This record gives sequence, C-alpha cells and structure tokens, in this order.
Amino acid sequence: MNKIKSILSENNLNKTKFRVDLLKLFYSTKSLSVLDILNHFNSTVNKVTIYRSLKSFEKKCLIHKVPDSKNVTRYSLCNKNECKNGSHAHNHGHFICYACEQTFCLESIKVENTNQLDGFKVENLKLVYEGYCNSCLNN
Amino acid sequence: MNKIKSILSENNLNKTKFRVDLLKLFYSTKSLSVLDILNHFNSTVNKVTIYRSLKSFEKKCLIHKVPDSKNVTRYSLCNKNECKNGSHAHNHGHFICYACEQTFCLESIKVENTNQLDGFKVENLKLVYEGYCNSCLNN
DNA sequence: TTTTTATCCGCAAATGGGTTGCAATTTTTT
DNA sequence: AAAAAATTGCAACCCATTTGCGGATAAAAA
Repeated sequence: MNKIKSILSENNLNKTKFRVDLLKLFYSTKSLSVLDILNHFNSTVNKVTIYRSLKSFEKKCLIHKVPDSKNVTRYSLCNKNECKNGSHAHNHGHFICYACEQTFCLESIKVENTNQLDGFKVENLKLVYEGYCNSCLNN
Repeated sequence: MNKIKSILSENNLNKTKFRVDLLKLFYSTKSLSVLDILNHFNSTVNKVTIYRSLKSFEKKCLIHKVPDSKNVTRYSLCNKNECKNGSHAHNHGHFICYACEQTFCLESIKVENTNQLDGFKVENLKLVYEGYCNSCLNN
C-alpha cells in the first residue's frame, strides 16, 4: 500500500517499518489500545515506541482518542477533514461494548453543540452509548 | 450534623470520624477525586482508606462515579432514589470544566435511552459537556 | 554518495492511579 | 465487658503512561 506511506510523508512522519504497519492496522480496525497493538505485533516492538507513535499520529491528526470504559486509552482513525492542526473534533457518537471492550465510532450520529447551559461555556460535547455489540451478542 | 451519622447508620456503615467527615465533605462539594480528599485531609488519612471508603459508599448508593477528562475517578453524591441497591442510574448530563477539572452534575438535563442503534444493544447512555464553568471564567 | 540533521527506537527507571494481604485498631453487637 | 464485625495503616504490588538518554535509522543537504 503506497497510500499509507504517502500519508506518513505528507505529515512529515518517518516511514519506518513499524509506523507503516501501525497505520495500516488502524485502517483495518475499529479502535486500538496500546495492549491491542502490543499483542498484534507479538511484543516485538517496545511499548514506549507505541506510546510515542500514537502521540505523534495524534498530533498530526491521523488518529484521535475515543472514549473507553476502563482506564485505558484507545485510538481510532480520524475522519478526513474532521480534525485539523492537532485539534480533534470527534463530533459523532461512540459506542462501547461491555463484552469486547471495543469502541465504535457512530459516524451517523452527529453531535452538535446546541444547548446553552446556564453557568457554563460549552466547548465540546460527548455522547457515549454503552451496551453489547451484535458480534458479542451472537457468540 | 446528625443527618450524616444517621445516613451512615441506615446503610450499615460504621460512623468513624473519617467517614463522617468524608460524607459531610461530599455534601459541600460538586465532586471529589481521591487526590482532592487527600489534600482536604492534609494527608492525615491513608489513601487506601480513602479508596475503600469510596467503594463502600458507592456500594451503598451514597455516591457514584462521574465522568472525568483525565484518568482519575471522581465521585458525586447520588440523588435520592435515583440509585438503588448498588446499581447507579446517573440519568443526567455532566459538565467538566477544563480549568478547575471539576465535574458538575446537570440534574436538569435528563438523559433517556431512546435511540435504537443498528447492530448494538444499548444499555446506558452518557452525555458529557466540556468547557469552562462561570467561576473559572470570572477569575 | 557521503555527510549532516532530524527523527525514531529500545532500555531502564520513574510516576501516578488503584489494589491486595495482613496485622492492629476501632466500632458494633451481645 | 467480651466477642464479632468493620475499618484502618502499612508495605508491597499491578498496570498504564512518561521521561531521560544513548544508539540507530531515515530524510535532507552537500
């Protein structure tokens, strides 16, 4: 896939083997935690490297954090043009599965900041559904 | 305050000095993290004790976890009758202030589980506003 | 192509939130 | 007051995440 490499180039990120594979992985999955990535690469890559790669991908608006029920950070691909210049506008709902702990971006559910709240200046809004995804229900 | 002590009694919790003070503190604040509590008591109480007290308060439906932007757990008082038998239905929105990192329960904003999502069985819904609270804006 | 520069990597060690086991203390029950 | 039950503190641990630093790799410059 040349697409992956050109994305990295456009964002001034080095096209190291690991970063190419990692970005490719994001294109084939809903969301990823550091542990997911560690497992996928069979611990052949240092976890510090993973943290740092995720952070630079995030800074370049390739991926963004998604809500998670546990105290672990998960990332998903950014939508084209939704996030820019390091500021992330994940203006869609999310679904977290209690069973597989996967986070799904609900692109169809747009989240708009319409409410005026007395006593607050609202800058962002998060809508998070929790429950069970179909693939977990059918197993 | 006898009210505090009777609440503890009713819930079969021992009325130790610390637990009385802690519950009293919850009645005077929006939300509390373990660090908040540690600071309030000037580290005169062990953090393990705090964790355990919070956990038993939660089990008795005196307090419940509220969303937080960082990876820290925060608790707020439960509404009367909203939470029962250890199951917490915080069916209201929350506001998190970027500046003071405080979490506010928005009792006026009810969150109902109306949406039917294709491919998911929804059990819970969270609505979280983020921004700046008035008291931080005016400082 | 070689050199220089910037980025990336792995290791070790540290930080911070949260938990567990256990013995000692306090509260409640009788 | 004595026994039973709940609470506390300490030390030690687990897990996610971060930092410093020297060495390796990739990109840019010469």
